[in-house]
Amino acid sequence: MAIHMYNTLTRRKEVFTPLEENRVKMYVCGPTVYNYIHIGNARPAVVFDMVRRYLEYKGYDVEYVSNFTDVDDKIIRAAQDAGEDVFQLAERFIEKYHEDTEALGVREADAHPRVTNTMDEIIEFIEALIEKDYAYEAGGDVYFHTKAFPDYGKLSGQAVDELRSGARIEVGEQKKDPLDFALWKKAKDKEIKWESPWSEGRPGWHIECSAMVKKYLGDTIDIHAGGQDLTFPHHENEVAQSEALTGKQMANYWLHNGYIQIDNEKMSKSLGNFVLVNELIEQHDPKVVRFFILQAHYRHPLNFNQELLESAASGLGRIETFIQNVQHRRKESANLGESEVWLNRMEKYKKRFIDDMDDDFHTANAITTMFEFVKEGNRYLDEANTSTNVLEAMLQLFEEWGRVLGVAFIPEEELLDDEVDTLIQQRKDARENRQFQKADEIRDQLTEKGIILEDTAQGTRWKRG
RNA sequence: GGCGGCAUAGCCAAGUGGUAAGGCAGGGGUCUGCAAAACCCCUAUGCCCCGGUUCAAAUCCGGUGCCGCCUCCA
Repeated sequence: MAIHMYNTLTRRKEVFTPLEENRVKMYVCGPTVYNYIHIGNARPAVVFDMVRRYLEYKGYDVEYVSNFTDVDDKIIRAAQDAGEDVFQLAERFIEKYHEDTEALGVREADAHPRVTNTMDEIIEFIEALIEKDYAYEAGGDVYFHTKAFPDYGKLSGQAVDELRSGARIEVGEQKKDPLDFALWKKAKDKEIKWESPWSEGRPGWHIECSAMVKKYLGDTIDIHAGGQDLTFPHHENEVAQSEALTGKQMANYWLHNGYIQIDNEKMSKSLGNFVLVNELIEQHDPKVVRFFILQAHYRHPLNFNQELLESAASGLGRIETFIQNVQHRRKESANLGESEVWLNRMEKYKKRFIDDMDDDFHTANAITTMFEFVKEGNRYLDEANTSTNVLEAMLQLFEEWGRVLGVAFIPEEELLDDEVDTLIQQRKDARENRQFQKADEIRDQLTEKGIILEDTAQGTRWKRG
């Protein structure tokens, strides 16, 4: 089966066909760096990283670009409040973004452009739009003239008249039409600013992405992604700018992730219910947070609270325990040779996982497939005899699944410390002599060191708790 | 008002025309010196409610409720 993905532009699931056969050009709108990222910012980072990984799994060479908005009103305000330099503040939070997302298993993009190092391209872009009469200057500001772009509204599915009735012209703006939006904003007194043909100022929000996409990926890209709230106006405006300039479709597939809610309420500063990633991963394994995000389909709303996260932790633990038990069994049991039945069964699960993922990156169903496999696999582990080939194929399968989902299910195989090894042997001797009190003392001793023992028919296995 | 989404067990969540996946939590059992892990069984005569279409609806249509966007919020 081919990959099907829901395209906001057509409001349908479509078969994915890239521009070039084995190559995918993908752009994901990144954060405005004026604060630590919260769980809601983490969702697009995680789900589109998963999309990238799956495309690679399917054999595509993915070119992945994600920006940082490092100049805008919110950053300027945050810098003023903190008494900090705008550049320093942005730099600080970009570093934090990398730390937090790396913990969540998000791989670095091939390019992470910033507004501040795309300024020339942005200015050129605006000049070209003015030249083509899609934009006009007014009092040092430059606006995009939406009336000049007949397709305006096509991405968000909004009727232009409806939009216009809700739009407003702020005091101090000199737009010809309420729907027009700023490409360049003249600086107020002491604000940070750049030279331009129109005024000393800074770019509007939307133009950066258009300029970056063009600079790094070209006129038309395969996938453009971001949070669902960006559909309008941000992405609509990007489409208008880019397509007005090039006359070509900006992106063939538009992907938008759903919101995360906290206890069924929107996360907002006024409610004070922000959940910051850096605080969250102090209390929980970051892997759990990623697994939690992937347990829902990326377009669906996702509710968050501690209880739900713990539920996800238990589920992930079930998978990890299974893997550890497979590893133990592989070490302890003799090879019985091939097992056609089991190898075939695994092929079926492998295929099912792919079918799940082909269906609009349905990680919720893919994870269900994994759970069902774990159940069957556990039955296999209960059998008196197992085959090394099957056990190794199981580990291989979870290595693949873990790579696609960005969750490492397979722990590094650690060598037993000599000390632990000795103690386990001593306990074994004690048990064989029915000295259970002594055996329990040894187990308690190991428990204190974080080593959990489990006695099975194939010997004692252990894990770090 | 316009656009879009969602309503399924105690909780989370699949399923989008053919008779309710999976996970968490809970109960019972098996295994074990004890434990842990695991396995087996049980937990929605019903998918917000009411109409309609159909041989057949959780799935389609109408209605209702909630939420998001239409404000430089992922």
